[in-house]
Amino acid sequence: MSTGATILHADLDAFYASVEQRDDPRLRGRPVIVGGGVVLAASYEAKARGVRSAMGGRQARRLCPDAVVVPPRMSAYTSASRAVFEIFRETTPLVEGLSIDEAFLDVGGLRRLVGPPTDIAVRLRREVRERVGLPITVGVARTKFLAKVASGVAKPDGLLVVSPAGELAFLHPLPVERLWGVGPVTAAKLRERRIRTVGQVARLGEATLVSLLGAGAGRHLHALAHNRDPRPVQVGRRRGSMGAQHALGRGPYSPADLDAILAGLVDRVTRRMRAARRAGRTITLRLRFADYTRATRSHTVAKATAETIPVLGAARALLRAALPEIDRRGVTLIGVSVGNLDDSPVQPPLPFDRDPGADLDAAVDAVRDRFGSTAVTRAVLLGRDPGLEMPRLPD
DNA sequence: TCTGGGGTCCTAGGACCC
DNA sequence: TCTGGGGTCCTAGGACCC
Repeated sequence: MSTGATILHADLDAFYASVEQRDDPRLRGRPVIVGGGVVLAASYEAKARGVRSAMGGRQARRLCPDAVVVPPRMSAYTSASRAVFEIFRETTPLVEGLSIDEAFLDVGGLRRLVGPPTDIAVRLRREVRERVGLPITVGVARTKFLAKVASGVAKPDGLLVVSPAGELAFLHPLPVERLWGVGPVTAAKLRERRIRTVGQVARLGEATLVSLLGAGAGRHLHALAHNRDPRPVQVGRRRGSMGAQHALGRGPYSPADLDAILAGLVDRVTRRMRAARRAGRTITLRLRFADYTRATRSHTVAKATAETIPVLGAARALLRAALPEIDRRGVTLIGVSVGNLDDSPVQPPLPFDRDPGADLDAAVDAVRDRFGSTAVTRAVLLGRDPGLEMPRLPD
């Protein structure tokens, strides 16, 4: 039995930064940081100097003063991602996308037709390099989990095959932080017990792990440490929620400011929902306070919708209820998401001109025409454009 | 190190139903 | 006077991922 299901985890390296280096030869070989206020992506030259994604821009520049900082070009990343996923789907129909830059591919059934997984992985990396011009790392293993760990170890621009016979020998010496699903909190709990490697986790016993981490996380981690991961590659998974959020600078913000920001966020989310032909029932207001603690408030409506006005109505009621707390604690982020998205594969299109949110859409377009796409966010969100009629907070 | 924007999954209590 | 068991949905919080 040499052909178990065999899984590739393909992961583009420093994706946004690599696209920038591809498109501007002057950036090649140099440390590149994408994003300004916060690092969205860092090239490996920048990572070598300690720059990490999600790091504050000031700190990143201190660590790496000669880095080239470029603003993100989302449309370039989206089209690069499409091109790479096309190569994935040419390789096998069994593709499960995880994010804009990574996916699982089940190539277990291709052995007799195309060749062994290692050959497929080599060819895939070459295709992506030649046709899209980007470096990609591939991990190959019998399970999703192991393939993902393998690509993490092999980065950047690498290929690592974990043979079925060598799985535990590969897994057990690794530090626990390498495990998919072990973050800072779990790692700290384990470190308290002097547990640093996957092998040490495997010797713990499920009951101990459950008492340490809770039932779900404990059982999950126990299974992974023993290399049990039966999850199949799933094609055509759909998002369960869509959201938008906006970090706020120093306040104070009046209720009307917050309401205008909320309206802008709702508009953004519902536009994307309509474009994707999705509708949802649960509206969630996301808040971050001045002390960086977070809270959510949600409300579920009876009928799924992607229209601006009903979603805004629900979001606004949640905001109104939260105003006293915002007043006490200060607010540094507002977000809106719509969950419980319809699972029906065909969502009837919502004609734009019959959309009750059309007036708001038109207002946003008008401001965009006048201010350009970067200014539009602040102008619309803050309702500072005198010609724009922003909805008012009821009561 | 003063921390963006987009998501996923899990837990737990309470309401409600049979 | 004491007091079932199972299931689903909703809300809120938290850990984690890229």
